[in-house]
Amino acid sequence: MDNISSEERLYTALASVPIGTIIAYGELASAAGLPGRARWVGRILSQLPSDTQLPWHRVTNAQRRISFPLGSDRFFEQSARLQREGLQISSTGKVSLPN
DNA sequence: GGCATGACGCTAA
DNA sequence: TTTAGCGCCATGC
Repeated sequence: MDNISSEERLYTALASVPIGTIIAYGELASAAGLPGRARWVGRILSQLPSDTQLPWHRVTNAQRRISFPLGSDRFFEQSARLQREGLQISSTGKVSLPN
């Protein structure tokens, strides 16, 4: 399965995302060499172990919104991490730069 | 093989 | 800004 090499590219691209920056699923997919496979990226991230070192919290959808239901544990965790990196989260879950 | 589901994306209204 | 519809692909039943 050549998907494995693509996964490695995905992990590399994700690890290369600077602090205080967010990237969309589609962008990550393109960076991994699989343009248009945003759902594939989401599926991979959903299977990441809890002890991962990857900045999965810097990944949002194309609308710069956290792709978790408001009020869910995952939503709070991601928003907390992003805020810790200097980003601002609106009440609707949209991520914006403080700049 | 068919159908439903999901950490998605885009366009239209 | 939100909702709805359609397209897309991987998985599981």
